[in-house]
Amino acid sequence: MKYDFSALEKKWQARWASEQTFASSDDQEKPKYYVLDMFPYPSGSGLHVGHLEGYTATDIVARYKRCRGHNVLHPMGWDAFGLPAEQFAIKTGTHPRLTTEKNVTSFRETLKSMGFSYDWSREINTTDPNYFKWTQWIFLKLYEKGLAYISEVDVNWCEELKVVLANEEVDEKLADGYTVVRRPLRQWVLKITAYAERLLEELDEVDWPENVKQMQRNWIGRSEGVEIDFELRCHRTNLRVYTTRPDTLFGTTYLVISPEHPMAEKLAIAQQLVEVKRYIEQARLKTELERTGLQKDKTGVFTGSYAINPATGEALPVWISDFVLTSYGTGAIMSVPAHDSRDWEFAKKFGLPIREVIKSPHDVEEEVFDGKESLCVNSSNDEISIDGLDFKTAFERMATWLESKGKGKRKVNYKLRDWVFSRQRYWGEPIPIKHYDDGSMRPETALPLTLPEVEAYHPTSTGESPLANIEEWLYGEDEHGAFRRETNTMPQWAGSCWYYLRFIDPENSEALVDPSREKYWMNVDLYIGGAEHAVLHLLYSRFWHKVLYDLGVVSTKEPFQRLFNQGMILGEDGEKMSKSRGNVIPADHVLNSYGADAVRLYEMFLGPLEQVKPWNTHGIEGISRFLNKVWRLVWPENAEEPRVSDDKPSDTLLKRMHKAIKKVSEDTEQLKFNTAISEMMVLVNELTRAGCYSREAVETVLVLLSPFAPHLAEELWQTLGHSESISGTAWPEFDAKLAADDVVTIAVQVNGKLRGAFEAPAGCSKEEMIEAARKVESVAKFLEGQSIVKEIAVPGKLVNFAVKLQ
RNA sequence: GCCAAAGUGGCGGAACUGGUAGACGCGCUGGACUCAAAAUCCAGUGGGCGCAAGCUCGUGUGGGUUCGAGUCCCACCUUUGGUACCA
Repeated sequence: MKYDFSALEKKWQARWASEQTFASSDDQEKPKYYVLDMFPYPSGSGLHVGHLEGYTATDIVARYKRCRGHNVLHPMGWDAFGLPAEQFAIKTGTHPRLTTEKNVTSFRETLKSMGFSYDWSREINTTDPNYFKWTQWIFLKLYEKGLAYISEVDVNWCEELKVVLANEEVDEKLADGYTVVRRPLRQWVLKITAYAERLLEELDEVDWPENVKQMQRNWIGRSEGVEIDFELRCHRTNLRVYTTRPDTLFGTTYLVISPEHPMAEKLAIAQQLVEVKRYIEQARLKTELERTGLQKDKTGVFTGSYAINPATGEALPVWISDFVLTSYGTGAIMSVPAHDSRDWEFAKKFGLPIREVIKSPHDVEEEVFDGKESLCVNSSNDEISIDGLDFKTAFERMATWLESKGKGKRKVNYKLRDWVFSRQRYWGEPIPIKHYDDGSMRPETALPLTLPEVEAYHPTSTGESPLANIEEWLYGEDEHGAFRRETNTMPQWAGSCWYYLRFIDPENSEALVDPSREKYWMNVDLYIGGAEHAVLHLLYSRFWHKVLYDLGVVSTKEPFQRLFNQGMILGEDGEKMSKSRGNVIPADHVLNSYGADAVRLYEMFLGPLEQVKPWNTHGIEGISRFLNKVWRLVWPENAEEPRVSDDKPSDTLLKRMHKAIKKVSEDTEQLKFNTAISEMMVLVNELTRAGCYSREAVETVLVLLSPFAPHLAEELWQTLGHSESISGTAWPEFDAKLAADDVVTIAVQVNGKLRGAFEAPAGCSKEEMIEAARKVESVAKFLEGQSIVKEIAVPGKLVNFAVKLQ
């Protein structure tokens, strides 16, 4: 019998589907394991081999855990709202629902043909009203808690697309040739900043890659500083600045406020007013990119006003510059040019004084010194001196002094901003809010609030979504009076913020998730996906989860216990796969040529899961050969009947087998699939070479292999007479005694250079090793006539003689 | 600029807490089988010197610690990812 992968795959995929082999039970007696993929956006271009990497990894873990006796939850669904389907609708008039359905069908087929053991009965789709009913429900909870509010926000407005772009989308759109401008717009905003501290602190509780945690920490950007009030000359109000370096207050030589600062125009004295107005206007016209991007050259304008340095009593000029951000701190800063590179540049450009207050290794007129590991100088007045103090002490001393004088207050700031949550699009979850004629707002309680059918998908020219054109949908009346519906929809992130909860209880019409099921399944034990979601998706998701935790909907503080980022698979040219480069390896193509088992195995054999690595189509042939070898363990070349013997494997092979069980188990737990596969190859090579057809050995191979190459394993398992699926078989245990070597090779070095080796029993003592090592012929000649200074023996490893050269 | 990770044969990559560098696979070379090919099997495969035994060099570069360094420390170079005036 020949190994016919395509027939096998069809057969077993059909069997798994009809027998519901991988349906998770809600039997709460068994230990659970929840293993989740970042669910995909079903795009029109289909899946390529890169997409399958993470899915293969989770599937191996899911199958492995089932063999280990766990009740496994391994679901799949679709993050199906989103711009591409909407753009296609605008161009062609095709309803995004149809595009989405078509793409979902194609994605599902590809995933099924990979033999992934998803519980398809739990499939969800974020565009399904039964799903987004609960997305809307969560939004209303946020609204009730005051975590969703309306605000006029300066947004990135794309002229051509008539939509607001996220900051992270701007570059991409500009690269595509669109125009993006800043424009204030009425937006729904979620108060994620209220959770900044918890989002930061509770990172310590999860088992995530350190770099992802670090990225989130940077994104949240907590800083400790002081808000200091500077008295203004000729004005009754104070100017409040935020600084993390109160220790440099004595070195402050001027202040800068942002162009949008409420005091900006008021501070301009008559002679400066025209210039100030012009500067503010110019800043307004610049896009975010122009202001924060590569434009390093500092610009600014003097207001003509002065403020008093509370430490020195000096009058400091107040400037306006767009390098100061309105949305961070107080929108105003104290400039210490000697010890801040931006202030230094600005001071140099506009001829402002530079004063050293931190002992610097060089002249601060020539170069800025922004180190913290030096001591304060020139920093004293009648009341306080911080001269000679280090950063931490000086910080505390100044902060306390300022607070006691009522001139300042310690303050923690975050870079994290509130989350602009509305989009002017059709293809998203409608925001379930009604606006009444009297200006009040009320939630729509009849959920789901579904999308109406529309004729055209273009946004309105005013920037409202196409929903604003559908009068029947838009206007209504209830006991509170006539209302107009909110026309904004939610961003694509919304649906993916909580989908992992719905998999637990996808059909529930009474609740988002049943509490007892939630308690059993949460949290997600292993979450695998691309590193591109390290910040946004994972941060938004954690935010919603914490809100749900406060509401008592979920029982865990964090949603994802263990996170793992798979590395990208590059094209054969070593470049990122992309249509424009023409180096995309479509999944269906390799599936047809080599079969699901070979693709699965090869994806994992390529290298460590977390690493970026190029695809090489030739390499997969080695995997095909391996699978054929496994096949021939049961079906020798040209055999009509399978061959299997009930003899015990030889001692050598038995040892090999137990070593393999150990290595494959340990590597699988640690997601080191490449070395697990290599170990299986070693075992199969030895069995083949020895002509071993022992049932014990072959069945062990099949169970070890079953998470990786499930179709082949199932088929041969059946050939060997089993009627039950191999997926329910218990994972083999290794015998520690057999997995250990009883004869080891000891290397012998002289002065660290390898000179020979000998065989020794495993428990051999150091003295015996040294004795034996001396006698090794190739070693003896190097010891001849030399004086041995030191003898080192590492049990089971090596002996090293340190000799003095004569 | 800053933060993080990584540099090992022709290629993808192995190497436990410092202990025989190159497992496994691709590719390549030679051989067996065959009319021939495919498939399969066997042997070899880091560089240099040597008929050979063997010697010697070798894990980005330069130093260091150690009996012993791919692994630890210092400096540098390169690549990738993240971030970008956050005071």
